[in-house]
Amino acid sequence: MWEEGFFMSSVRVRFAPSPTGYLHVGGARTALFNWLFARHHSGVFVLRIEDTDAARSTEAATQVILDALEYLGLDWDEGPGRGGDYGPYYQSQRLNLYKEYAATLIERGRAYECYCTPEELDQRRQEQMKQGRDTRYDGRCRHLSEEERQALKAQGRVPVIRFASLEEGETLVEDLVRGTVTFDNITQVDDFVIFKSDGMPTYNFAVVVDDALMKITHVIRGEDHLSNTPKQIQIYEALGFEPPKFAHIPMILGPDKSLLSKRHGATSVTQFQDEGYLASAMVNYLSLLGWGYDDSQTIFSISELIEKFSIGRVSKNPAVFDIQKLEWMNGVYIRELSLDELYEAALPYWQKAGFLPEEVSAEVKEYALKILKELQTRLKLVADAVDLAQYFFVDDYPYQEEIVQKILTKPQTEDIMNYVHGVIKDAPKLDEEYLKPQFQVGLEKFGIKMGGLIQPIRVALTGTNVSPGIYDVLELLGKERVLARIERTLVMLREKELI
RNA sequence: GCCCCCAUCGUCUAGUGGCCUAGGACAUCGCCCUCUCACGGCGAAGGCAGGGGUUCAAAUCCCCUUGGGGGUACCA
Repeated sequence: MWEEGFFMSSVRVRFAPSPTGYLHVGGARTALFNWLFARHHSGVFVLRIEDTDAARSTEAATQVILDALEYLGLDWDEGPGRGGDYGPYYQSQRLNLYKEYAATLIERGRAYECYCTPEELDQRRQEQMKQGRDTRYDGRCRHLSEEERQALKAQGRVPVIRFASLEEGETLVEDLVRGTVTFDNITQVDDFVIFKSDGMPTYNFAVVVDDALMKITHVIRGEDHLSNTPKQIQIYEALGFEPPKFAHIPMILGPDKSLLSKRHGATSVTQFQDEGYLASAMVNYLSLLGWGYDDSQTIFSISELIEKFSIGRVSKNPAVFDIQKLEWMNGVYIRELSLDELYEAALPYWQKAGFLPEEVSAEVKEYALKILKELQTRLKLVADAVDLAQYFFVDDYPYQEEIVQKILTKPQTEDIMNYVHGVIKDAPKLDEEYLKPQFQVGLEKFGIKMGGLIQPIRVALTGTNVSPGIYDVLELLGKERVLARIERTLVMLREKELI
């Protein structure tokens, strides 16, 4: 019915965030869908900043959003820092345009000044609600005479400008994901405000002027905008613009099915970035929120996403944000990284933790790479590399109390430690090939299984009972540190009178 | 209050009238691998919200109910 192929190469979409200081994952998902749609159709992806709320909008707040988009790899073709033929791309710099089109509307009798105060409006609204009617502006300022206007103005009232909406019929929204949605003009589209008394345009008006002037062909946005769409369509028509195609994508919910918000935990892209989520995983996960390809694939590369994405496959129902699945997916992408890539990702975390210096020598990097090789299958977040690798970098690693109690308090502990200490001391090299047979000799001597020997050693060397394979740990640590750690552990155990 | 949207395993989804005794993924549970934890492999449990129609045949189409979400601003 709606063949996307028809719009090949002429597609223009946009993402229009307001600079709130952070990019919500819902916004990121909207940006992603727009971006994928543009790239799929070899179209143009426009970034427009909706900063009409001067109080909230700062340059820094805008930069955070640009940074988040760059982290995700969602590059824009027109917009801040990139220019384009349809600028400016900041709404705050387009005020004259909005005024111009509002004036046009007034000339055509499709907009008028309204002197009702917010208090009066609110009171009437309450009354309507009480009576079980639709809440809408009653149109009382629509046909004011010049004298009446002057009289109202004389009272000190500052007018807003309202749109003179259609007073009959229906407005149809042809939505690419929902089909035709019908709104009754009389009850659903009232004479809404297009210019506030502070001289700024409202969202519903500015968005139409901008999208029309920027030649946007497809408006892909959250479902929360569906109800406002008939208002916007009426403005398009009153201004003589052809409305774009609309696609309202489902909302993103928290585990309790309410709109995903800060109280559900991390919702800002920057936060996920800081916690060590890979952009590839974020993008892949976000792509699956409200979109699916077939009955089996969940892992998609960026190029596959671009190739396979289509609005027709966007689902209609809201999606719950599942952090566990995101974590799993991040692990998948971490495992796909080359060791060098993983190193680049982990380096800042290790530097911040004080494990590595600003300048890393080739030798130390070699060591770090070996550690990463062992850690790779164990990481969910890159940030996990700090906790999981601590004992590889510091010698005064902490001992986990309960683990020590559980594993190092057996009667043979001291003998086992001494035995291993001896083996290590005499070992020509610390690899499995040499050590395993030596350990096996000990097993017979103590009448235990391999785990009975390895676990105490693991706790002694790492302070925990979780680590990569023991021979890898031994080899990485090297003879000197291994011996010192066994001695250190023995001292600790004696001090605490555990042996 | 009024209007709009939505409804398949706990979660994301495949399914567009017969291919469905409903498929996959995450999570959960069990087994295998094994020196711990991961990774990996195998397997299990788990769903068409309810009720009416239409049809030879419905998860798929229609209606109602229920549930969830959104909108209803001089926010965006």
